[in-house]
Amino acid sequence: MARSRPARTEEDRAARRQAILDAALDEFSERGFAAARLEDVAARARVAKGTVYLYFPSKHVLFEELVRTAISEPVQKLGRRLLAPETALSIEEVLQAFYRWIRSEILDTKNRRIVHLVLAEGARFPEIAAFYHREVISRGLGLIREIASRTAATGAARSEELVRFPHLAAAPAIVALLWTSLFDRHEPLDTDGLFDAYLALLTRAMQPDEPP
Amino acid sequence: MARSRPARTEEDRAARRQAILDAALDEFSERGFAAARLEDVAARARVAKGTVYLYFPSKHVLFEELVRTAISEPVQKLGRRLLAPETALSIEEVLQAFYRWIRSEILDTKNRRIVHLVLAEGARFPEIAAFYHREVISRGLGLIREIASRTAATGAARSEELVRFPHLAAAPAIVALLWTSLFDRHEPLDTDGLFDAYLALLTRAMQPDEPP
Amino acid sequence: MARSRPARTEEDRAARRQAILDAALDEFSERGFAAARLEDVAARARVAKGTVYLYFPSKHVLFEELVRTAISEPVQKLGRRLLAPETALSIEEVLQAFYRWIRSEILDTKNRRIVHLVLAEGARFPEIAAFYHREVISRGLGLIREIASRTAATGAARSEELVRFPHLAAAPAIVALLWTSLFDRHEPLDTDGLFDAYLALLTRAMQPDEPP
Amino acid sequence: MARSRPARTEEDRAARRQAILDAALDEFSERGFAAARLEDVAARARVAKGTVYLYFPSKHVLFEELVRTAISEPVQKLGRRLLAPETALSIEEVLQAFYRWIRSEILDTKNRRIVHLVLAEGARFPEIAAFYHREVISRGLGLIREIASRTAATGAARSEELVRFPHLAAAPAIVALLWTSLFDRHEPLDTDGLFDAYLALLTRAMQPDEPP
DNA sequence: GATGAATGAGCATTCATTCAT
DNA sequence: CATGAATGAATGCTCATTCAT
Repeated sequence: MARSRPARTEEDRAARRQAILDAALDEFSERGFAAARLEDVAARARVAKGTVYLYFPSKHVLFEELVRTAISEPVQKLGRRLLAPETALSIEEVLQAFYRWIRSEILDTKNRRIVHLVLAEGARFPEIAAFYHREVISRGLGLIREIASRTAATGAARSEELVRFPHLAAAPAIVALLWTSLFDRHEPLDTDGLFDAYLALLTRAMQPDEPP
Repeated sequence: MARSRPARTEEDRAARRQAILDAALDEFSERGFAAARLEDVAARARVAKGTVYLYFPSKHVLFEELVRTAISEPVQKLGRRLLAPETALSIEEVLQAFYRWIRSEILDTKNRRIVHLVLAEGARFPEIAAFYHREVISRGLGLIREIASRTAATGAARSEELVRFPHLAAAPAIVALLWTSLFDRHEPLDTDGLFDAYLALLTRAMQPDEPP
Repeated sequence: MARSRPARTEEDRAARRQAILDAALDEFSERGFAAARLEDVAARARVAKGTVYLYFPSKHVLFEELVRTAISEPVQKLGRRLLAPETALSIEEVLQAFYRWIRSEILDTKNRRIVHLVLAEGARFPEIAAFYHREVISRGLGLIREIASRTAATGAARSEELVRFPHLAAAPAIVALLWTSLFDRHEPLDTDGLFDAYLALLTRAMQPDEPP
Repeated sequence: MARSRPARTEEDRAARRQAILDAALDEFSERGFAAARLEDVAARARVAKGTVYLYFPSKHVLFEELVRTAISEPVQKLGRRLLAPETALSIEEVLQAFYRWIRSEILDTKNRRIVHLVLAEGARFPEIAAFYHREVISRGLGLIREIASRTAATGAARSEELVRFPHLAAAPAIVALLWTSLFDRHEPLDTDGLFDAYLALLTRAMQPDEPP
């Protein structure tokens, strides 16, 4: 096989590193961590097996880096968008934006497979689970809780359950993600419909008590 | 090592088979399918490696039998309970019973790990996914939809979203299950509180429109 | 499975022993010694795996007994027939009888597979090879040599080569046997034609020099 | 263990491949296909177990390659020698050359063990048997038949039996080969004497009828 | 840096042999 | 005696990792 051009610049190295991460995502999500073969990762990234070890010290670390780096950026973007001080969105609007973001940044991208990997393998990768809890979950739930809290304070909506369990806002997203991976071939799921229906339920549920 | 007493009767065989399945559940859920070692399964079941093969022809089949048999029975029990004709439960009562069942039959038992295995490995075991969709998911969603449908018909509650997406009833259960496996050590989840909060939301959301 | 009737009489035991030997021949000649499974031998003999060990102490010994016992009897019969003092056969007649015997007692019976087993596995079973050399080969070659010798002495035929190399009389039989096992499906061999042709050659070759 | 120098060039690879084939021949002919251990092959070739799999995808294929490649070349050489148009050899001379070739290229080399492997295991390797029939046997018999045919046509010798059954020319070679493997330790065989005796017989048998 | 040949620990599976029933 | 469940050593094959080129 042709020998790849040595990656002399920082940019070259970053590009090659990314190629390996991309390939790794494909292989890990197709086969799972244990069954994925580093040789296949290398082949998919168009590098030699040994080259992978120039960028990642082990299969384990490669996996960790993969799930660690892929999600951080989208989550930060979301935070900036939803918490921007100038935006005075209602909680329904926030949730709608949240589901739209889930759809466009997670479900419809390779990030869906990253999240699925975390759900599937996280229990065996304590650092991954910790990282996800800290960087993604905590942060995401915090966002929801923050909005729900503000809303409840103004009396604009009965969002007290979401304050205590912001997880509930994420629940349909989890369902959509898992369904897509597991059952879509047997019974396709209308993800948007699901989100809309859930939003409709929440909206009615959060209706403030009518004034006398 | 001491030789196990030969399992001559049908009962003995069933017991040993079950011991192997139990051990397999432990190993598979601790390590995942690919990384689990049949030798460890055997050791945990207190039999020799070769004995496992007297009961299951391969690791693959052992895994499939494991997830296939463990869940069927509880699901059927649930169906009988919820659809018993004499019971005229409101949808809120049904959901409450459902969450209680989830709690006692899934979350608090080894079945939790079985379901997690399905979520984690199902994508690589098409037959498992198909089986689960057919025997567990379809059936479960059918139950919910049936109740929601009856309820909507009587006008007793606005359950039309649950008719279209009974998945939503299961969503918090999925969240609770995954959370338990992944993040409980970092931030314990009050599962009952979660279910209660969700029920409260649903109850308000399904409030029928007040008559004029 | 039904438990076989215990073999109480000597006859019973002999019959069961023979059933196992028959089954062993089938399995060993289909798969070779190493690849043959004792479990299959037992199944074919309609006994349990453990029963085989009541009759033969190991797979090795079973194989040795098999090839040891099967051939002895036919060879002794042949000897009695060919060397019967009253028969004053010419060497051509003896050879013809020999090939007929080869045909009917070896090539057309299960003995063919025994001999093939010896040819194939003998090198790894020194005792088998020794036994065969002593009981079958030596004896057979001795017979031929004896006849050839007598014949040469009378001047009835130029059989001196067969005296020194009685192996040559057996050569076409070996060829026929191997061909049947290996190449018959690709190009069937007319065994009788082969023997006849060889006999014709030998007959002409042994023609005594014409008297002046 | 010392790591073998990586075989980067085509030549290096061919050499290592050959080392493995040589080791495989040793192991297979000592133990038979089923009982030979790939680990021993590797050790004998001074490589690690895994290395064997870089050159041959399975034990089966290793065996097939072994018997496939070893014989072809000598057979082709023989064909070129015997059928060279300029050589106008008598059939006796051809047979003599043939036996000399058998001796120097088969019986006295590792090829003897290859042929014995084919005779022993061929029945379980249909492709091997087919290959041998096609490339070696058919071709060899064709050569003999061709010469015998030419000879018969000129009336120079009565070789009609060899035309119909060229197998007969090969018979003593088969006998010599098997004897060497099985019985030589008990009763050494004078292979050259055997061939000479056979040639003497054939020569007399093929004597053309004396003209009146 | 990049390569990919070499390594050998690791694991699923088989099967001769044992022995409790 | 007969059985066949149980055993565990043995072996083909894989693949993460190393390192000579």
